[in-house]
Amino acid sequence: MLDLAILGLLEEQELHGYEIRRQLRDSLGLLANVSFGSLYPALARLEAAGDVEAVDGADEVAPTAPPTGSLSGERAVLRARRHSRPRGRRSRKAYRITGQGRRTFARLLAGDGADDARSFGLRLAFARHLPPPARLALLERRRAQLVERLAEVDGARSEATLDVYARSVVEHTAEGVARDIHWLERLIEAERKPDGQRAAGRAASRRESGGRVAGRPAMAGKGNERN
Amino acid sequence: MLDLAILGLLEEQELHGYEIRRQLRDSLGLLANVSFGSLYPALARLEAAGDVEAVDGADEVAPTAPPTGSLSGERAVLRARRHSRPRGRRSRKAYRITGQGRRTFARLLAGDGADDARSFGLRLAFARHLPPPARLALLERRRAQLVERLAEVDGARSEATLDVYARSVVEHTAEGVARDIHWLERLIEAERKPDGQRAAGRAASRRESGGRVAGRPAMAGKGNERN
DNA sequence: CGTCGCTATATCGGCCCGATATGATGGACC
DNA sequence: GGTCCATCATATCGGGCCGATATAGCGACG
Repeated sequence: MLDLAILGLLEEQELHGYEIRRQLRDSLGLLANVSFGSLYPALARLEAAGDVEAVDGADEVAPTAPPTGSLSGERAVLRARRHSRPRGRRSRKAYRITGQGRRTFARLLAGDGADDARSFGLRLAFARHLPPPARLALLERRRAQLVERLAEVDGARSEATLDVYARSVVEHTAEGVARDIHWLERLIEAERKPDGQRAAGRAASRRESGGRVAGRPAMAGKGNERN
Repeated sequence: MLDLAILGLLEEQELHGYEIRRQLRDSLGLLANVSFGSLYPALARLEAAGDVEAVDGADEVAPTAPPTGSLSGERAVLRARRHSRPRGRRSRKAYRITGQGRRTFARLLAGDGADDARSFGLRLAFARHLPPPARLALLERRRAQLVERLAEVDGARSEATLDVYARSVVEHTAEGVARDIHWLERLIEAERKPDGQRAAGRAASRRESGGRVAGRPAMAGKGNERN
């Protein structure tokens, strides 16, 4: 699971461990808050397997530092002259993905394996690396799994005798799954109609203020699935 | 995390491992789908710690494992038990919670520790074993955690450049957290108004008659171990 | 008569996490 | 100017959970 995230980030640039964690936390947010206790072993694992290789580049550009060109820049230059290591706190180990690593990434991304919420979220977050049919398959596979699990629970839910608290937890969880299914179905529908912007589209998706999520008026509360 | 679930179920009746898993899956549903690979080690752990004890027999007061000292003797006992229970199955090992186990359960339930979604759901599902102030504290603690995490993410979300898929995942996850917060606030409100007030402190659990677990029915006074 | 399916317990390897240690650097405080 | 703290950065360790697998008893199906 971590392997997928790491390789996905390294697909675009070489990074060191600390920065991988930062990007995962900042951009993927709540989905992937990875701990160092799993990150560094995962990197060592991937390196041993030949999916990534360490590059001793202390000179790669810091990805989140926009060139403001002001005092900090000059100070950085001075520090570089003195210590011959720009922005380097401690010795960093940057990693680069290998050819084999790219194949591993593709395999993990399309993997048929069981996906929990985390794994699926990660796969979908990297879905731009998938060919469109595989994207659709990923979405529909996940939807089928959720539908099945929800059906199982709905069967048992009617006969169980639970107190207020347990019932609230169960209901809330089930509603969450139903909401996930709804979300997946919207994604599937959007995926089926070719919209013009896709493939490389990082420039196309920038200005998308028409917002599907932020200010949605009312969510068609048709299904009152409380039994 | 599993310890809480196991002790919570054993608070009401003695059960064997397979049945614990069944009840967890059927009643708690999507929240707690526990695997055997963690359940049986957890039971062994709890037994070694003295929080539960094994009762052999599962429906009668069969003397617990007479230490004859010879393996053949114990095998004979097993064979005899098999003959007395001709209905299918394999030899089962039922567990009963101990007094120390009840204290452990109370400690885990009110535990200040960090709670992820699973742990919190489990705690809330057993919230009837908590005194009302602790219930409220549990809800508000969780709510505060979610609010904080959502705020962190909302800050980083505005500046990140993500493609359509990653953005959709992040938005959906954030909405899920917002929905959880909403749910918690409804629960907090419901908890604050005393309304019917059917269960101030003691009569919260109604169990059907015939429970042999109630060996000592005279639970006079407040059995609430304060944390 | 084999084998499938269900109940039931148990172990193993692997992954992930939280806690902790270590080390280097720079800014804040006084 | 020295001390303390925060941040960046890598790494290890113990422990918990999971999926896969092994074992075992028994009823039912064909």
